[in-house]
Order: sequence, then structure tokens, then C-alpha cells
Amino acid sequence: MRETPPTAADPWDEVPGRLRARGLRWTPQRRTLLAVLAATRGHVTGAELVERCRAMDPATIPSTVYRTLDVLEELGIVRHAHGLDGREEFHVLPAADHGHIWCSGCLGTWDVHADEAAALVAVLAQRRGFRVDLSHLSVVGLCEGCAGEGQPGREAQRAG
Amino acid sequence: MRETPPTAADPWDEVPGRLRARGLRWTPQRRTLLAVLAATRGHVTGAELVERCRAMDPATIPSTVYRTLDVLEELGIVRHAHGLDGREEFHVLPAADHGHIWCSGCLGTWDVHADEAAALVAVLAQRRGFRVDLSHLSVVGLCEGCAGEGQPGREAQRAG
DNA sequence: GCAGTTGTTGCAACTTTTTGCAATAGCATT
DNA sequence: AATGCTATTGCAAAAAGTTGCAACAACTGC
Repeated sequence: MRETPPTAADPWDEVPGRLRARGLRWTPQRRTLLAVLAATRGHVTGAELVERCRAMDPATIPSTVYRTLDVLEELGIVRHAHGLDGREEFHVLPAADHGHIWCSGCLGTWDVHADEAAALVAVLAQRRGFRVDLSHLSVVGLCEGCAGEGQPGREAQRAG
Repeated sequence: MRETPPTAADPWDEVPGRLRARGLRWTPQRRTLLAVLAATRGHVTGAELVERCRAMDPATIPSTVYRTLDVLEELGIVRHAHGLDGREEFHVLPAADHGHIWCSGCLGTWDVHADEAAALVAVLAQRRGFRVDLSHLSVVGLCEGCAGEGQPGREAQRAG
């Protein structure tokens, strides 16, 4: 077998230690949520995470999940942005910092790479000293397909 | 007396007609909300609007307000974006299309002028054919003051 | 001015998330 | 292994919106 890399092969293995290092605790409920998150790709809403946790442990309490998500966000293990309807969309272990765009027509979503947002970030930094949280950036509008087929006017559709 | 301008001196006076032109109706409940909106500057949440309507008419029903806001948004009379916590923030009669920035430290908010977002809008249009809805754009991060005093790291604070 | 059409309202139930608080249970220490 | 400190949990209630549906009432046409 291989040697274990210095900083742990699986980043999830570091979580209990990082919690304890801050005086926080590693509980069964947190173990459940972490297991769910480890199996998650892309975006998930809080409600979806609650549901998935309940699938693993029917005794799951929503408020515990939401509070744990707050803790994990402080540790940088998850990040959240807001979907079309403003609902929180969680994002696991962000490899590269990026934002999101949402099409209000087809409800599709895509990543916005850092370089695409670089100009906005730079302008706000220079003109206002504002530091943009890129992972929280959600840009809403119409994707190519929806912009084409719909009226050339504006989009008024709302997410359901 | 003066001549009335072709397109009505007060834009609010046009609303009943624009509703009827679409086969929609001008009701007392809508009159109340419009009166509240006419007296509103800057941002308001849906809940605040419900409260203000209730001040004028205690019989106000929340769902009626929210549904009317949807209609008014389709007419372009209000627009909404999302605040720090994802809650809807309505914006009356947008003179110039603009976005918003929110400081997750002090909860302050400022307008983002179209030219500040121009580069982002242009990049997404060119690279993806995506049409950004600028009035829906909410950029979160730390303002100059909060970025300075806090740790140079990241912001983890959440709106209450 | 009356009647019909159908857009709106009021209501109740439900979803999603937050908050306060007492009871529970991690974890470091002894 | 027992103990204490206090972070977490579970629960219940509340806030903010949304949705389905039957009853109501604008507006159009006659």
C-alpha cells in the first residue's frame, strides 16, 4: 500500500480534528451530515441535505443540520450562495473559488470562473475598497437559449 | 393650469390603465400596495411591505401582497434582488438599472452602477451568450471598513 | 344598469429556516 | 474510569413565503 500523504488523503478525515482543535465537538449528528456532504456533488439546498440526512438517520432534526452547516461554513468545508429564489445553495469543498450564474428561463446553472469575474472584483476593490466574496456571487439572467427564444425584452419569470 | 404631458406626470397614475390593458384588475388591495410603494425609497423586503400595507389597511393578507408584487414586477414597476440572507429585497421604479453590493460585516448596502458591472456583463455575454439581469445582481463581500478591521481572512458572518 | 366572465381575494395548510431554552453528552483532565 | 465544563441537541414556536381552492368582485358587453 501507498504512504499516506502528510495532510491526509481524504480531506473529510481532517474534519473531526479541526473541530476539536477549535473546542468544537464531533457528534453522531455531524458525522451523518458529513457523510451526506461527502457523497454530494454540485449544489444542494439546506432542505435537500436535511432530507438526505433523514434518509441515513430518520431522527435527524432540521435545526441541527442548519446549525452544523453554519459551523462547517466557518471551517470552509462548505460555502453557500443563493439560488434563483434566494434559497441557500450549499457547495461542498470549493476547490477553486468561483461564482454561479442562473438562468431564470430554464432554471439552469453554471459556474463563473474567477477570471470572468475578475474585472468586477477589481473595479469594486479599486473604487470602493470592497472585497467580493466570489463563492457567494450569484448572477441571474437568461442563458443563450432562453434569451433567444423568449422575447428580446426582459425576463420576468420567477422560480417556483 | 398646465397641459398634462402625454405619458402622465405621475407614473403611478398609469398603473391602473396598464393593468386593465392586460386584462388585469385594479382592486382596493392593489391600491393599498401601490400607495405604500409610492411612499417607499430604496429597498424593502416583502415582509416590510406587508407590514406597511397592514398599517394602512389592517385587513391586508400577506399572500395578496406577495402575489401583487409578482404582478407589479412583470409590469416593471418593481424589481427584486436578494439580500444577504437571500430574502427578497424590492426596489421601486428603477430609474437606472443597477445592482447591489452587501457587506456581510456591517450589513451595509450600496448600489452598483451599470458601468461597474459592465465588464462582467460583457464577458458573460461574449463567452456564453448570457444576458445578465443587472437589477437582480447582489454582490456580497466586505466593505472597506469591515475588511480592514476584521481578520484578513474570510468572512463567515451570517445575517440574522 | 344588469349579467357573465374570469382575474383576485381570503383562508388555511404547508415549506423552509431561525431562535430560545432546558436537557444531554463530547472531550480534556484527573 | 469518573468528573466537570460547555458545546450541542431536541423540541416547540415563530417568521417568511408559497400554494390550492372556493367565494367574491372588477370589468366588458349588451
